[in-house]
Amino acid sequence: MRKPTIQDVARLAGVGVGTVSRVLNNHAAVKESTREAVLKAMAELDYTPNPHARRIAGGKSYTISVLLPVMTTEFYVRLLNGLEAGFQEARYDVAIFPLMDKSRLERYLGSHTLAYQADGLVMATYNLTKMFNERRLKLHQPAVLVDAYGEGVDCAFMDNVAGGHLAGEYAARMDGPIHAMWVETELDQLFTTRVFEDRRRGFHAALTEAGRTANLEFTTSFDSYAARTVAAGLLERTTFPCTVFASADMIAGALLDEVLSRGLVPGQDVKIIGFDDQPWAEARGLTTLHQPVESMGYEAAGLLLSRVSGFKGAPRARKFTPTLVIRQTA
Amino acid sequence: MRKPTIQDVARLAGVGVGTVSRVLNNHAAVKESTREAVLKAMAELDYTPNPHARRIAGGKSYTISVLLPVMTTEFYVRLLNGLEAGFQEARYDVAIFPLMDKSRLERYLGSHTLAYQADGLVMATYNLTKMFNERRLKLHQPAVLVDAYGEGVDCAFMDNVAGGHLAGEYAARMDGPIHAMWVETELDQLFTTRVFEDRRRGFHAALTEAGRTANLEFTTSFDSYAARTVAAGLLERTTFPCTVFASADMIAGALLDEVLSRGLVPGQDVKIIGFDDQPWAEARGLTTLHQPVESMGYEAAGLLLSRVSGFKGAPRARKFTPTLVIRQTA
DNA sequence: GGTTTTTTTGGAACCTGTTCCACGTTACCG
DNA sequence: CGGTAACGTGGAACAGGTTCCAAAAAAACC
Repeated sequence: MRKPTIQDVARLAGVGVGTVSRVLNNHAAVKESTREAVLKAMAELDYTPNPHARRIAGGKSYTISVLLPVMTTEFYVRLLNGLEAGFQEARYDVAIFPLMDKSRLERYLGSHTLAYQADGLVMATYNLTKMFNERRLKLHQPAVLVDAYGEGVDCAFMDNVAGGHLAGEYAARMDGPIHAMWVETELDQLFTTRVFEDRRRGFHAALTEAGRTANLEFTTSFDSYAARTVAAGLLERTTFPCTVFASADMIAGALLDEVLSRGLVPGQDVKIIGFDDQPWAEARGLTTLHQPVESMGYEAAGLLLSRVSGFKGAPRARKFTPTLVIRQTA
Repeated sequence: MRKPTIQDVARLAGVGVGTVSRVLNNHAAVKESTREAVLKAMAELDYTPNPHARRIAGGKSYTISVLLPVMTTEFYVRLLNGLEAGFQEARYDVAIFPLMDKSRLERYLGSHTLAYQADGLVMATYNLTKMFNERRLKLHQPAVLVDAYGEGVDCAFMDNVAGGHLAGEYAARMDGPIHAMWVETELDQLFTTRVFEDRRRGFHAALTEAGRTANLEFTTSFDSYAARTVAAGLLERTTFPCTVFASADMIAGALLDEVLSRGLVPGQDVKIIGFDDQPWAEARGLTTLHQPVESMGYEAAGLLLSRVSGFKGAPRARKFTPTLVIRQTA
């Protein structure tokens, strides 16, 4: 049995194919009663439109490429969910292109066949527009940066400075020394991200404004095992009570483990502030900064879609601010 | 100026559209002279076929979904290169679906709209066929496993047991104690991979066959920082000369760093055998096991393509064996 | 050279949506 | 109640390939 087509739907609903198409695309004016009849026919036939036919008839690919750094983080899952939600609403497909290293990027830039023929381009975390400029490759489709900032291009990003600042303000009100654990991003030199640098800047600024300074500061790689070792070192050297800003929840989690294993009381002996609000943060009572990641992705999708449909205005930058979620650890 | 179409090519080459299509698809009999004329016309017009038109006319999506665990490893870059090479030859597009965690998998399984409508499915590293069975979801397209083994489905995988065995054989011939550094894979419980377990099995088997046993065995997380700490512990406890099988090059690299920083001589005081043959392994003189990853990907693509075009035979399993590359460290 | 067979080729029909024009309806006006 | 504007709708034309059949060209055979 063949997949039902728009013709079948039209016949069953007793309307023309044009009308069915209009219903599919929420186009202009379709009388409510016919609209319903069409939808009913669709449901009855279990009709789903053929995306390829649409692409050829419309002369567009209705596809957006997403250049995504490969990292197994909650952050990217949420980001992708936000992006996909936005694009799906507009009936756009998302083609994910994982950027695993420089060679993958070269491949992307070189291939004129792949995702390259999308109607728009999302670049996550890394601002690769300079790459395009350097190689004198014109981006022949609109682009948007998400989780990154760049001049002359639409972008939606998290205000990590503000997030760090919130952490600093809160920490400054606590008794005892204030410490921090930072993350060393040992990424490819091509790929540099200022996320942690920004969090640090905001944090320090807030402390300074409050007339305080950070006591101990440690740096760890982005790995729970390594973080735990570093956390142990910190706990050896501090006095209690103390407050620690762990600049990512993963780090905060490792610190929390270490605190508990030493019989110390989190939120009392050691106050911990994380960053990210991972799904497990609530269960563990971690005070942390929640980032509206899905909203950021969704907004980025909106920005790009407006360009795709012809918007010509000046580049827009949308800033998203984390919020401090206070739980038991601080 | 419009993109050239197959019509334009046909006109310029002085042939019919059917002939151009036949040339595009390497179809049956086209006289060599006309073939060349058509190719020349294509080059002249800088013609590239519209993939969407093809999909709709052919009634197939000419797309393969690749379910890929998200890890920033050379291994996956190479695997993807192999897969893409195979599929591109057959003019199939590759849609990558990153499996970042369980929720992403759920999303994939749930969405009947996404990559789900591909002509075939590649599952890398994880055998998810059971997931499909459990949920009584029929896979309505052919599937192939790559870097994993499963009953009743085509697969292409690396023989990690054989690789470990090669390392063991070689180590057994060395003087002094034999040590090993294993990797703890702290993955989601859903995602279990037997790679390191297999390497260990093969290694132990070879030692036993040679009448030897492993002396010290350490486990580390998959992180260079952590590995370096563990390596230091190992070097504290061993006598020299010794031989260490580091079951991944990243671990071997950390060990090598530690060996050098202690003024020991690699390949003399400490013999090191890695696994993976990362791009930097040659420059650092690391003896290691080279895996034909690209070939594995390419072969997987071939297996799947044969199914897509109707092959009905019994499931095929293709095993790829690593080779020992002897350099200066052992 | 004529006939049969095989190879090669042209092109109409088709795949499934979108778009747009022209026509039919309805609503509102004086 | 006729006229006009606004609304809603049908359907032909079209997008750019593939496929298949009939016909042309070439090769093989007697």
